[in-house]
Amino acid sequence: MSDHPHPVDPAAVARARERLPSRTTSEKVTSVLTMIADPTRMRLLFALDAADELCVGDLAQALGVSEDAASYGLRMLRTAGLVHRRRSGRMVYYRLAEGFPEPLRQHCLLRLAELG
Amino acid sequence: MSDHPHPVDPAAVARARERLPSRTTSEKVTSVLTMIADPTRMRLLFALDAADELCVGDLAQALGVSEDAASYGLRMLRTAGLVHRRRSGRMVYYRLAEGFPEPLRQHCLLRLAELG
DNA sequence: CACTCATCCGTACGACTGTGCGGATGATCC
DNA sequence: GGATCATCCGCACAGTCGTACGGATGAGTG
Repeated sequence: MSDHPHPVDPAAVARARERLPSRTTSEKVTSVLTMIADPTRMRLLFALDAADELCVGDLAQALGVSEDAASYGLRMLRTAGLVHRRRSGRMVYYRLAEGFPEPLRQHCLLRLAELG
Repeated sequence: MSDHPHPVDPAAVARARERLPSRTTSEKVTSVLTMIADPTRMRLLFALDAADELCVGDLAQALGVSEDAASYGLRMLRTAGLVHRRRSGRMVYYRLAEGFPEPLRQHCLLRLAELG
């Protein structure tokens, strides 16, 4: 592959660089997006948004996946700080975290459902 | 792992099921989101949004990645129908596709940059 | 037509991801 | 305290993804 030593259109390159997020910034953003960009996790978030609070078994049943899959997805979302869990006896109830990024919920979850 | 034979909260499960996108629907949505949920591709889209049109070498230089990485990312985005390429002589210029989903651009690209 | 150059393709490889299985944990009930 | 139940964890496995490398393609130039 060529080395492309000199920019073909330096002005456009400069314009792109101005509004370009840094690599670390985009990594932070994409790490959050990656959490949503998975069918199981996305549907977990939809279910929690609709039902407020659900235990793992009910979530698995609502989604039609194994409890392992639901538990794994919830663990990811919890590690990412997107959902919050509450123990009550031997049950564990999940809900969207209070700090759940509003733009993420409104702009990604709700808007993108229209694309389907 | 337990079988969780009966729903603990049937009403909540029903509520979740109502607004729950199907597995195939969410797979369609997440396949688009996956395209954005990668640092290189996300920054490619930002650069194209800012500069309108750029060739591969200039894009690689603006992002500080190899031309292979840029070319690969652009191929993915092109396959997904998110960018469009135009040949002019031996150069290939890329730009956002005309059919680029507006909600995706406004709500994901622009809004999520605020999260960084 | 030979030459150059920007871009692309096929392959191979390492890294990561999601799932299922078996066993552990922690909490309730009697 | 022992039984039971919902949930979690460690492990191993297949599948996917992103990058680097070498070579191919196609368009301009003389």
